[in-house]
Amino acid sequence: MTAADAGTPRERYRAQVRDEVKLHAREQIAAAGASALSLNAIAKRMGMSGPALYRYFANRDELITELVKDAYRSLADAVRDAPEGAGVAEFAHVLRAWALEDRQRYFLVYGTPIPGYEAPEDTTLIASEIMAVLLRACAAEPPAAPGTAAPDTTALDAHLAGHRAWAPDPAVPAAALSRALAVWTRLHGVLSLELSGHFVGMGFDPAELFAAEVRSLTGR
Amino acid sequence: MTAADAGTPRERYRAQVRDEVKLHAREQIAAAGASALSLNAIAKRMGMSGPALYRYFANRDELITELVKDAYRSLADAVRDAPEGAGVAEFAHVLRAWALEDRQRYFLVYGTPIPGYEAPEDTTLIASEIMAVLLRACAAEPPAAPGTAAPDTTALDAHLAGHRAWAPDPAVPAAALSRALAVWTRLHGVLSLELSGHFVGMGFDPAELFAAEVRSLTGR
DNA sequence: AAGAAAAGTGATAGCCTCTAACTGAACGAT
DNA sequence: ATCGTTCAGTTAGAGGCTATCACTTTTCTT
Repeated sequence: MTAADAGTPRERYRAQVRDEVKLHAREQIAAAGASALSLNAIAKRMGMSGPALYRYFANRDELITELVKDAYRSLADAVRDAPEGAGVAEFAHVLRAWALEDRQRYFLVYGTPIPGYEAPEDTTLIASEIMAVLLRACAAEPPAAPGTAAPDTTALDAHLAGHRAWAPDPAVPAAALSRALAVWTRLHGVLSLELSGHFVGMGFDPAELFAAEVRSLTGR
Repeated sequence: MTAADAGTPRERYRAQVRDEVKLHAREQIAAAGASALSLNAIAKRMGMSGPALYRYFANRDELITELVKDAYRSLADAVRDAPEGAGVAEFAHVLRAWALEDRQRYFLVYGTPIPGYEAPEDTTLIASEIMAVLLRACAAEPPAAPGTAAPDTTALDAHLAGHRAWAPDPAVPAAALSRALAVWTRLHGVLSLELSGHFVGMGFDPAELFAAEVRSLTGR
């Protein structure tokens, strides 16, 4: 489960320690945010001295990057493991469940970026994997419900038709692209504000708002 | 402009220094994010020793809180200064312009929160001021364009009708509430992902996506 | 001009990241 | 079985940070 079973005993031990470090890191991040993560504190909690951890992670940034990658991976797994042929509604449900399970993990992926920090290739690859799942869900579903009219995305569709570096597969129609972007941005909009606590004093149930947004995206 | 003109000379001097500190703080945040803000570095850049700044700000958190409050205030001013009777489209335009002007300022308001940090009363007051402007824009505008059908929000409206602690004015119809929430969350969804750089490798123009979202919100 | 209030200082405690030099244990090859 | 290498872990320490304290200097008030 924790990827600590491969090769020589030394490698296994190494992987085990790395996993334990990440475990404590996740706890620390959940408690006080990513900016409060301290290698020193983790080392002490593991019963070893600070510099020892530098055998396992080159620096603090590498540990955080690792956690970001894990978070991405975890989200990609979650949306990919949805039942075959699942649609936008299922995607939304899985996303929300994943986000609520650990809000700091969500922010690791979609939170405020640090200026100058460039996401490594790996994470952008996983990101496009997530996007691929969403695109598949959008393409497989009726582009709009019969009764209700879909929002007019023809102008956007035209633009996307010529700027689809992120979805080069010509089998995916342009309408699916704009739909995927709408799903992504709208769900993120509601989720992000909910997880940030911006709805706290307002009195309504964020789940209702999310559900309404999903309905509007799936054409009721 | 910088609120450094009131009362005794001492108070003026004090306000001036505080403003200068905040100026450097904003620069530092823009360069490396809020988590990299250092009172020490600011002091040195101002030609004084570290502890001197503690005469002006109780601690680092108070400085950041002040910057957050300023950011909120600035956004509230921006949306309030829109021409009288401005609608959702103007609101969206002002919001995007404000966000692009200084992305870190946007994240100060809508970015990843620090667990345990509670926004002071002031900021929530300003937040509701912003919301009031948005509500006014939503209420003043035709609830939906004639041709296109609006998304079905009746279920959400029913919920909001009973949970509108954030908009107790009965003159504002429930439909305006759900519309305001949609505007807020959807614009934030697009803007936040754009500012975070999540669209970077994708090849399309975020402005087009934003414009499409605004069209969909204003019923074309 | 004398006294009070406030601004600024250096010293210091206690965190942190990260490097460097060193010790000790496990491992592979002879 | 032993030797030499490799790797985990240690302490020491440089340099950064927040924040407090005691102290000096400046400035305002009376």
